[in-house]
Amino acid sequence: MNSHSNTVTRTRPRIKDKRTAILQAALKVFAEGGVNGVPMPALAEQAGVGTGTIYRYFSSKEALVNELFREEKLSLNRRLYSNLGKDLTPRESFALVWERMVAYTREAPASYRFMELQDHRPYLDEQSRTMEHEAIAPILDYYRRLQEQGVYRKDIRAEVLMALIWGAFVNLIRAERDGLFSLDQADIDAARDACWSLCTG
Amino acid sequence: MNSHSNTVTRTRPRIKDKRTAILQAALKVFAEGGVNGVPMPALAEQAGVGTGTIYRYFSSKEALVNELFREEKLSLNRRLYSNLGKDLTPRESFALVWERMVAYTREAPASYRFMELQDHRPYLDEQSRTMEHEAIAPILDYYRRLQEQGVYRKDIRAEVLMALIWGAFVNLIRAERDGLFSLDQADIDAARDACWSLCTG
DNA sequence: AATTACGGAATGAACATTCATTTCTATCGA
DNA sequence: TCGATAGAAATGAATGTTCATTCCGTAATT
Repeated sequence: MNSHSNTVTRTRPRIKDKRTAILQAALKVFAEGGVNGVPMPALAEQAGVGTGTIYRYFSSKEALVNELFREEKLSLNRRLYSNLGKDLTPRESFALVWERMVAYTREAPASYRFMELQDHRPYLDEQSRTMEHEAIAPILDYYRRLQEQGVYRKDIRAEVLMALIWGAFVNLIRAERDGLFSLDQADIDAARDACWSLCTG
Repeated sequence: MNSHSNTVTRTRPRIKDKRTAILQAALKVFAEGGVNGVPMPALAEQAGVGTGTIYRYFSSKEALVNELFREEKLSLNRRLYSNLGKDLTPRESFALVWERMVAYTREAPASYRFMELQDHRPYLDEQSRTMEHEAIAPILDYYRRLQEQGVYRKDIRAEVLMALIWGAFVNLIRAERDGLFSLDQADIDAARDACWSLCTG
C-alpha cells in the first residue's frame, strides 16, 4: 500500500553522523583554542554544519562540553586500564600503563589536550564530576593493593601517591608541548623509572 | 617663563596606592574567578576605584595581567630560592625548598592560585615569557650540578627531572584544593621524600 | 502534502574600553 | 589665613564588539 517498509529503524541515519561530526570538530577546535576561545559559529564551520544545527543535538554549549568530556573520559579509561593481564608483575603493569598514557598523548592529541586543559572545568555538571570520581576509584584500589603487598611505599596515602604520579606525567607532557624540550624514548623510559622510584621509595 | 614649581616634590602617594590596590584586588578576584571570569567593573569595585581609573594605570586588561604575573613571579622566586645556605646538604636544601613551596601555597594562596591557573597564559607577552625562562635557568643549573655530583640520577635530563617534580607538587596541592583529600604535615613530608626518591633513583 | 532537518542572519546579553564630566589638590594673590 | 583657580585624577554611564542562542525561511525526507 504505502511506503511503510518494515525496515522502520532506518529512521535517522544522518543524525548520528552530524552528532559525531560536531563532537569531533569540538574536540579539535577546543583542544586548539580552549572552550572559551571558540565561538559556536566557528565550531559549526569546522563541523560542516549550520550554527543552529548544533542546537538540535545539544541543548547548549555547556551540554556539548559535558557530553564530549564524558565520551573522552570513558575512552581514555578504557584505553588505559583494560586488558591489564594478571600475569604481569607490578612493575610490568606500571610500565604498560605508562606506555599507554604516552601512546594516548601521541595518537589522540586532541582528546588528551582537551582533557588536560582545565578550561572546561567550570562547565562540568554533576554527572560529569560523578563519572570522574568513579573512574578514579578502581585505580585508587589498585594503588592500595600494591601498598598492602609491600610493593609501593606505605608511608603515603594512595590518593597522595596517585596525585604525585599523575601530576608528574601531565606536566612532563605539557612541558614538551610548550616547547621546553622534546622527548625521545629514552627520556620517556627514564621518567617512567623515576616515577616508579617515587612509588616504591 | 613658567611658574617656578621647582618644588618638584610632587609626591604622588595616591598613585602608588591605587596601583597597588588594583593589583592586589586583581590577584584576589582573578585567583577566585579566573582572568576570563572577572569583568573589569567587578575588579574595579573590589579595588575600590572607578572602572576608568584602572585604565589610568594599565593600558588594558592584558597589560594588567602581565604586570601582575611578573610581580608575582619575582616574588615567588625570591621566596623560594633566596638564602639557600651553602652549608646545607643537598637533601636538606631540597627539604627547605619544598617547605617554602608549601608555605607559599598556605600564606599567599591567591598568588599561588593565580600562578597555578593557566587561565592567564594566552595573555602573556614576550617580556613575561622571557622572565619566566630566566627564572627557570638557575634552578636548572642547580639540578645539573647535583647530577654531576652524583646526587641526582644521571639517566634523565635535568629539564625532565624538574618537570616531573614540579608537576607532582602542583598536582598534589591542586588535588587538595579540589577537595580530593586534605594534607597534614606527615603527608607533606612523605610526599617530599617520595619526590626525593624520584630525583635520586 | 506534511513533517522534519537544516542554515545562517538576527537577537540580546555580557564584556572591555572610552570619554564627557566631576572631584580633588596644591599653588597663589589678597 | 583664606578663597580662587588651573590642571591632574577619578569616575561610571555610554560605546562598540563579541558571543551564545533563537528564529524563520528553505531543503530534504516521508
